[in-house]
Amino acid sequence: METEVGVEGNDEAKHKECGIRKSSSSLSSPKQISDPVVYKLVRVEGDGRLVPATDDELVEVESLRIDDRCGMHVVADPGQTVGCISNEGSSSGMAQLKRLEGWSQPENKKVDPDKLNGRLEYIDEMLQKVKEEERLYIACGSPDCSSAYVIVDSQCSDPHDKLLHIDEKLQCEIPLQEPVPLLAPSLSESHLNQSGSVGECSHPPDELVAGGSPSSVTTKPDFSRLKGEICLDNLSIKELHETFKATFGRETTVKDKQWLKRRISMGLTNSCDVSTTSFIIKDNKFVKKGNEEGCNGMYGSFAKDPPIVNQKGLPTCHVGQLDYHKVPERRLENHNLDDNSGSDDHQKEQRAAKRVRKPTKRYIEELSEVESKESNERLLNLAKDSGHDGLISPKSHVRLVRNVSSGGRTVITRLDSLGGSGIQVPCVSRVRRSRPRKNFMALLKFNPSSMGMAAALVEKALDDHGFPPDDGNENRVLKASSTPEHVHHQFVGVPEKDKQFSVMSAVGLGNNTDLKCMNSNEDSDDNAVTVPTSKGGIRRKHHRAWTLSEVMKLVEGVSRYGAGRWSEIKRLAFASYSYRTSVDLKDKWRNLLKASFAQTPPDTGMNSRKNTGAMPIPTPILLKVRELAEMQAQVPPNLSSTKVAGSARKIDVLFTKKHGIFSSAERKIIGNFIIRWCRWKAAFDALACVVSLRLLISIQMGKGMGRTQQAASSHFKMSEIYSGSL
DNA sequence: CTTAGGG
DNA sequence: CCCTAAG
Repeated sequence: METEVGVEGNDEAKHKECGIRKSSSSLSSPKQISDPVVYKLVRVEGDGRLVPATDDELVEVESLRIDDRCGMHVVADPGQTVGCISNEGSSSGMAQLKRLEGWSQPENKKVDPDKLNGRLEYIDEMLQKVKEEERLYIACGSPDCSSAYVIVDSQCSDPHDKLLHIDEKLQCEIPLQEPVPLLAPSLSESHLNQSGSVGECSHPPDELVAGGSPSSVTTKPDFSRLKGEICLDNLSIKELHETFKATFGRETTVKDKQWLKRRISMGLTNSCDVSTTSFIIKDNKFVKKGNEEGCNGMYGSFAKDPPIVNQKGLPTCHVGQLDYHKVPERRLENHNLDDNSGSDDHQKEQRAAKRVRKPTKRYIEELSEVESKESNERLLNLAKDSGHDGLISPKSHVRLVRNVSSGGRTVITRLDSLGGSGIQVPCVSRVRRSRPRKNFMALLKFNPSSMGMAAALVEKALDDHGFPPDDGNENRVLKASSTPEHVHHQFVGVPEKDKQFSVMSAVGLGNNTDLKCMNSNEDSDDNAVTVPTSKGGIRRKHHRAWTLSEVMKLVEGVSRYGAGRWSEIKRLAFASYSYRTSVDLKDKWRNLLKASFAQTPPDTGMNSRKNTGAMPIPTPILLKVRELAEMQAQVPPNLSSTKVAGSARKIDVLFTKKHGIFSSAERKIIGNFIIRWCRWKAAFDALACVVSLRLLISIQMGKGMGRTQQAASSHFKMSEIYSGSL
């Protein structure tokens, strides 16, 4: 039989419609080969007309059937793998065409090399165009056009215009003309059929043959063997695997024949639910096997499956036009249930096939981050309108499904149409990430506009009367407020941005280090600056600059109660600073220690640098800190060591040849001295030890003391020596 | 809970 | 400032 790919076709009328000049097949080589594929080379005239590209209009190719065994797969899933088609098709297509050159030359001896080269160039160009077209199709999201039209387009001067033109044609053509070889799935089916070597299937409609896709060009579509039926039933597991791969572009390990058939069917019908394990393509329509009703038959068969509902609205025969996104979630869910009998692998495959994946934690968080504001507002609305059936703005595309409080976190799951799957995407509402806000009223102080009038008044009264601003402050305010809920709502309603803003201004104001001012600002723990943590998370930093008076209080507290008694100092000296925890005091003291010991050279480096940011700590205070620290023997170990090391280094420098202050002769003397001194010191230490031990022994033995012993006893309390406390 | 210490 | 181990 003869299969022509390209513009040659049996259905002349159709090709005329497509604006393709029909060329006579009589120009085929007289030498009829068993299975020739005839290429007709055309070029595009300025007016878009197609004319023979070369004098020798066609090239015959024999036995391109190799490709059957080469495993050229045509991928059916239009949205996903058209690019794949073009790649495979084109590259190996070129290979084919080049082989074709070598092959055809002996056949067409008259062809001169130049012409042949030119032709090949043209083919190359054509293939490029095909690629381009396919990209276009992908971009346009119109996978419902057949490759046949693609290749036709590729021969047009302006691909895009032509594309549209043909698309239009296609649309009006479909209802008029039953045999439309335009369904991408059908084409791929053909390939599937051939690669699956299902020769048993019935005869292909001629119209199908007319279609030439880039892949057809290269894979030698053996349409003759396509009988117009897709008989997945007849395929072996291996073949089904092949088919699966061709359909979805990936491998599968599933051994379940039923499942494979179902998956393939679904893939070929654009992920529609196909419960049939066998269907046929009859007159280029999907028809359930044994059903001659055409499209209706197919849809009818689908309709037998309870979950399927929306097929009837689709343009008949336009299987490829099924819109993923319009597919009701219900159906997909149901499908899931249907196939639950399968293995884990099945589920995996299913999920992948639907291209739906459970969102990652990070995705959820980021999504929530973006929508948190929105969600909070919506939540508020929900709460407010809870009596009115929770009216949600119709604009809202997210449907809150439930709202669970788990571990202090508000977890909202929303129904998101993620790939139309109806998967519930948890939406973490980040109400508060760090420790619970101790006093949200403080916030209101910085945001008078959002503070209830009553609260404001109470606040002012409290301030004016000099109430000690202690921990109970906010409670009083709340109690005094006649409408606490109202206040609360207003607080929650403050958008995060505003909060931040007010906080910022508050920080600016609070920089004035007056203690009274601090007191009035106290309890605002919302000097919140988010800082990235090493783990990539974000935490809120409750930073509050230490004021001088606080530092002084701390120093005083340490001197009075001792370092380490932080809770005591907190309780007694910082009773009015609710925002300073004992840990804060401890941390601050640690910093003070560091500063005090680091400040050996005053007025340099450290100090000036400190001026830029926080308030510089006056030297007297630092001296006091140092004094206290030395008194309490708390020299920061790391600091002391580094300090000693630094000093040693400085001293070393004095002895160096280059920067030192000694001549080489002096250095020699010094060196000798140091060596001797060290020896001497060691000797002295040993002697002292001996003397001490001697003394101890004589005392212990109650013997009379010599002169050394007497001298020693005048310096030491014998009881102490004896008791070992020295 | 408090303290100490690392980060 | 945050976190956590240890008492």
